[in-house]
Amino acid sequence: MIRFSTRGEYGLRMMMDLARHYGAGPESLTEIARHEALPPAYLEQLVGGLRKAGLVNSRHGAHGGYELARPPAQISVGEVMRVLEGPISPMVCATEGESEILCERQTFCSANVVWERVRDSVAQALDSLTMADLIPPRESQIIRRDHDTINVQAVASPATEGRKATRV
Amino acid sequence: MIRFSTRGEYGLRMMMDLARHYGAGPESLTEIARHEALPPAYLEQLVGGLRKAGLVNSRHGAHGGYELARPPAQISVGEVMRVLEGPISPMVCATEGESEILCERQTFCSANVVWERVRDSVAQALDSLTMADLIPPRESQIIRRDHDTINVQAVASPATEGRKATRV
DNA sequence: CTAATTCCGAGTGCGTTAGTAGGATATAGA
DNA sequence: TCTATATCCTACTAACGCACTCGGAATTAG
Repeated sequence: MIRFSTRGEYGLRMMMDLARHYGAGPESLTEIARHEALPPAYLEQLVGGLRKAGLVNSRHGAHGGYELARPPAQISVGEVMRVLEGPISPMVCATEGESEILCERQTFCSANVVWERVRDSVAQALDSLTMADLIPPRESQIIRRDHDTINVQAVASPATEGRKATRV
Repeated sequence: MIRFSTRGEYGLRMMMDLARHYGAGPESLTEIARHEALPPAYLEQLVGGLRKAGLVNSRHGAHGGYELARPPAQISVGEVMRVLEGPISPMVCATEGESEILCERQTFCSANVVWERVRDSVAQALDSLTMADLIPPRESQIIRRDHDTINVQAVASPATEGRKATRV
């Protein structure tokens, strides 16, 4: 129940790839698609929306490609997901940003509080993460411990907990 | 994005109707459907699952119908929604109760923490509400204020906030 | 006996999802 | 200038899931 579509998944993974590549010039769709093993033509569709939303910049022609418009720490996951999947809306009558009454029962329908709660907690979950939280910090890729090389994901997870407030 | 289907909506509204009727004997599907303005034949499908899950009891034949198997305060919204819509799973690779690896990227895919966060916060939102929180308390229906009769929904909303801890 | 019910499985139309296909435009490097 | 590599844009489509409906069997109160 209550599942994201592949738009959100693929799109977020694409953004993560761009975040890892941030600062190193534009990255082409072909590269991204190969890194993430995703259909390039489909990603093209998704990246169009991200560009229009001002989350990525593009460069035409040979050696062109895409790059994040802002540093990873200044792009929240919520922002990305809203562009890819639209407003958070566990039920039509509880859509983010919509004030219109769509159902004549809405005013007295107590089920509404359920959808609103879910909506707000999903929003909270997504808005409290930035792209930077999702990618392994640069340093960690060369850090070693006494017994073994640290694997990237082991470092990344705690980082998502101990993050500071976003100031976008 | 991330929307519940009508199964969840209709099913929950049906349960709410049963909760309001709790203690007054079985209620037939025809009645429920009329109260909530929902297609009876579709509700039939949904109530089947709720019965198998032990959330409602049924009585065959004339003057038969359905009733909650437990008092409203002892049925959480999460329990109801999981029966109607399946396990909470914003993404296949982050399904409640599933430990199986479905994607070879799962172990190192940092997008996973996003889906898990969303999953857990949805679960929290649903599990912290009981059916009793969704229906206006009995007393309120006869309470009057100095200027006017209190309407039921006005009483119901604050009640959902000031609830005590569930002990299921 | 009859009317009102639950119970069960199969079937169906429609909208959304997850893509593909094709072509126009822009740019770096030879 | 030419070519290869890109973005950009719109249209198309196959498959799937959702939201139901339908028909009929079994059960029970009056």
